[in-house]
Amino acid sequence: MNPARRIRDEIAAAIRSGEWRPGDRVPTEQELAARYGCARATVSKALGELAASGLVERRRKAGTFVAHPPVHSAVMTVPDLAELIAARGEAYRWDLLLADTDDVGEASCPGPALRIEGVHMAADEAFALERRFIALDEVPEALGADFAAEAPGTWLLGHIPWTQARHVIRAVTPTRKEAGLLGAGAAAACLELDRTTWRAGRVVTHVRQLFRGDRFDLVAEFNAGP
Amino acid sequence: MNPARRIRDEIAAAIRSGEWRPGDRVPTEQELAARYGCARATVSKALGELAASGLVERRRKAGTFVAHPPVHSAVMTVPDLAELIAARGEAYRWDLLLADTDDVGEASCPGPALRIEGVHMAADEAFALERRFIALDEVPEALGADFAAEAPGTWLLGHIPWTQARHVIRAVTPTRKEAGLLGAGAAAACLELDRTTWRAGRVVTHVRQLFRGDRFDLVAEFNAGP
DNA sequence: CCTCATATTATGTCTAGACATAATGACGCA
DNA sequence: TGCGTCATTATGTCTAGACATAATATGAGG
Repeated sequence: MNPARRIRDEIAAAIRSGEWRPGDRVPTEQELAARYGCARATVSKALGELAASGLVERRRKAGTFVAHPPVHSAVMTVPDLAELIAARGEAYRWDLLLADTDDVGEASCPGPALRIEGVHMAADEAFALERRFIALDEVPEALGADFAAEAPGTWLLGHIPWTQARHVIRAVTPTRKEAGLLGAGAAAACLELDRTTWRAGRVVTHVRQLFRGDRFDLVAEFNAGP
Repeated sequence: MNPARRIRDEIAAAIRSGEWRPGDRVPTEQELAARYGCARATVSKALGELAASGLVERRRKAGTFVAHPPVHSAVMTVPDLAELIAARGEAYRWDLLLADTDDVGEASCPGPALRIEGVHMAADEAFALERRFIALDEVPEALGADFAAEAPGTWLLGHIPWTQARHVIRAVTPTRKEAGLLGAGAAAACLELDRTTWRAGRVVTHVRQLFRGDRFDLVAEFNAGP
């Protein structure tokens, strides 16, 4: 086993097991180098990785300490709906309801935009409603895309490189129209997912998705360390 | 500026701006070392950090490539309710409804457990319902804690070191009893947050929190890179 | 044309040493 | 006692070189 990996994993295990508690002092690089019989740079790399993953905190002169866990954070994965539905073994379909560039005055997506509305279908039943704005200044190719054939999210995935995003999740009661589109049992509670996507500080797209509460839930996980 | 940091930041900027697209080849360590006038180890460290943050992908012999963005992932922060309510400028209070160790047969939290139910209050109105199980094998000190004075989540934060967690978020319609506890406007839609927490592979606690949909939403952000 | 062995190559890891930097604690002075 | 200064110390960063490793590309043989 690599010395660096071994040091990293042994310290991570000691922290995760609770043996070393938040605030505890980690031995100095010199001590660890002597203990493991390797160069200080190797220890430094191992501790650097632990620090990058948030498990320890390093302060010059003071030393290295077991970090205090983040209050509560977790990595949420928002799956591509086509994949999610396919993974359930149901047939996926995207039904376009509306696509225009007129009258699109959306605060969350300034400038000329394309508005698209449609329904994600699973096994011929509505799974989610979607209303999306695409900034035409950022993605002019969107005008040439066929959003009747392909859901705009799927299309964008292949056309937009690295972006930043902000998701807001809330529970809402659907309007009568929304309830009608989502199907009979939808009157109850729906999960609303609002996602705004930026590239280089400018909004690329904004999407609001509405899910039937009884058919969809989001999962987020937190696993500390490397 | 540090050479390593500079290389890292310049490459990250090129990727985030879209100049270098997913799949593009990044120059070899040797080329970058020559270009920046530094040792290969320095370039290697910079690229290693970019790889750790997911922005590039490295393959032996093949080289380094701009990574394909994750389908959709984001870091969700679940704030401590006491802090969240205080940040809104409202008075926070925890009302304990029930705490017992009998009849606690919860699949998500096997073994002897402590069951706690209560309400998080903001400005004398119900903000969230909470039902929690604490595994007594893992946290025996919980028996000695005063959960009338302090919310169990807050107490646990100070007593449990590093853990893993899994959150499930869904929209639900509250039962009549729940709607009554949450207040008048609650009949509509509620956000349910189910969190299971492990340490060293064993469940430490399981909590279900129910929020009024019109009063609470979750935020998750994704920012690629270092 | 296909398959398998081999050479090449880019990353992965490590060393020993050097100098930089920042924070701490001790010391001396008022 | 209080305060400023300075030496100490642990981390931060870098270098030049070495060897390991794995995956690709190449070429030989079938």
